[in-house]
Amino acid sequence: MTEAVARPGRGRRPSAEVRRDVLAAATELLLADGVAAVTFERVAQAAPASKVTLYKWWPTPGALAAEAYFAHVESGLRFDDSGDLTADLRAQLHAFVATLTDERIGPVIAGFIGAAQADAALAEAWSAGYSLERRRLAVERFARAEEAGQLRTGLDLEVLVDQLWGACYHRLLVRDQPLTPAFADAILDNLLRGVATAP
Amino acid sequence: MTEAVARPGRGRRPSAEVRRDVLAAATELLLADGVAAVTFERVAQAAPASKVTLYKWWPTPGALAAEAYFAHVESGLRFDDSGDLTADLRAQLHAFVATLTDERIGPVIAGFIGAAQADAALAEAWSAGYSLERRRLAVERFARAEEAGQLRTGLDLEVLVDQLWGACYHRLLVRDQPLTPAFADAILDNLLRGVATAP
DNA sequence: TGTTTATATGTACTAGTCGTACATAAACGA
DNA sequence: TCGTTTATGTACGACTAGTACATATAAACA
Repeated sequence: MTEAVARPGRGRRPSAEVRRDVLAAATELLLADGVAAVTFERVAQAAPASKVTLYKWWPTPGALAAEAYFAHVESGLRFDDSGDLTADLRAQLHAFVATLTDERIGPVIAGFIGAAQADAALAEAWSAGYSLERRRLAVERFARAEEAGQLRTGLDLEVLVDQLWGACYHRLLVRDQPLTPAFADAILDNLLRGVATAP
Repeated sequence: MTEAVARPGRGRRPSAEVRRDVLAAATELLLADGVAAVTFERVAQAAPASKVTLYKWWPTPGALAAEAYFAHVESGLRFDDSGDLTADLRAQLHAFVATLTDERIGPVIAGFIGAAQADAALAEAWSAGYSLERRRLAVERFARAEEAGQLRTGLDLEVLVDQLWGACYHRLLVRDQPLTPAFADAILDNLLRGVATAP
């Protein structure tokens, strides 16, 4: 795609048009070759756009890649509440594992979190555009479960997110053990019921 | 440090000497400026050693950085068994949180896991030289607890590692929530006792 | 409608890095 | 002692992050 319509060349192009072309080119590079492939050089060449323009709009290639990704996946974010906490969490975690193990999307997400360790602008973009919102939805669901008496009171609900979704991220990022639906079931069962024998 | 003793120049140096100098230079760069600072160019200049030599011994700068790090920290790996599972885990997790939040070491570990997402040789080195061994020690401690009747039977003990240490890594890598000793206590209590109300 | 301003553009740099090729010289092993 | 191994210096080419400068045009304003 990215048909580079022959243009006169020099001078100003409509901002919206440039933005659209740049994000499209970045998305293509991202999905084809991963986060590392999204460089200002390559995006500028593919868009086509001037490298100087990219530097003005995005602080780092990582931040551009993140915005392109968010615009591409376009949310569809849902956390259903059927009243059955276990079933709802199970559905969410299975969908999450399916996403992380998708051979197209999994490496992209791992790449983002990885690159964010050396790119503060990307880390900020990832939190603002991805992780914080997902965390919020989960915590809200936990809060309703707490009100319904399905969770112990006095828990820090944020912590539960790290023990479920965080555990999945761990298997994604450090690949010592497989990330499977069975793993999702196990972490859920462990956390809800506890693993210690009654004292 | 890294006194570059004036040498005749060209020709072969003793392998052990070169290795030592290279690892020392890599360690210095690593601790001073992070994983990203460990490039073959800079290490070769600081060691001093030839870039070609580095390429022969290490597949990527990340793999060199990992070996330098392992040689530097030199283990001291312990997982005490006092018979009290909760106390032992609490001690381990508090020490782990202290390590991850250490302003010198935390960024290094995050940098390694981050860089490993784009460097298969580093990922392999990290598993072989760091994460697998720690995982094994934890699982062994869990197995003894299971034998002692402190854990439910039939658990996948590997999963527990992800719900405890993995949860900490999650807070290290995606900094949406603080990583504190209180967090360590919370994940431990949640997992051992369970968070659901009795059915 | 005409003018100004904001901004995208092409070109051309500097500096750093990866990865490799080639010939040479010193350490190592037999 | 002598041949082999291996580290060395030098020099490439390709890619990337950033930046400087002059120029042309879209967008906004009079």
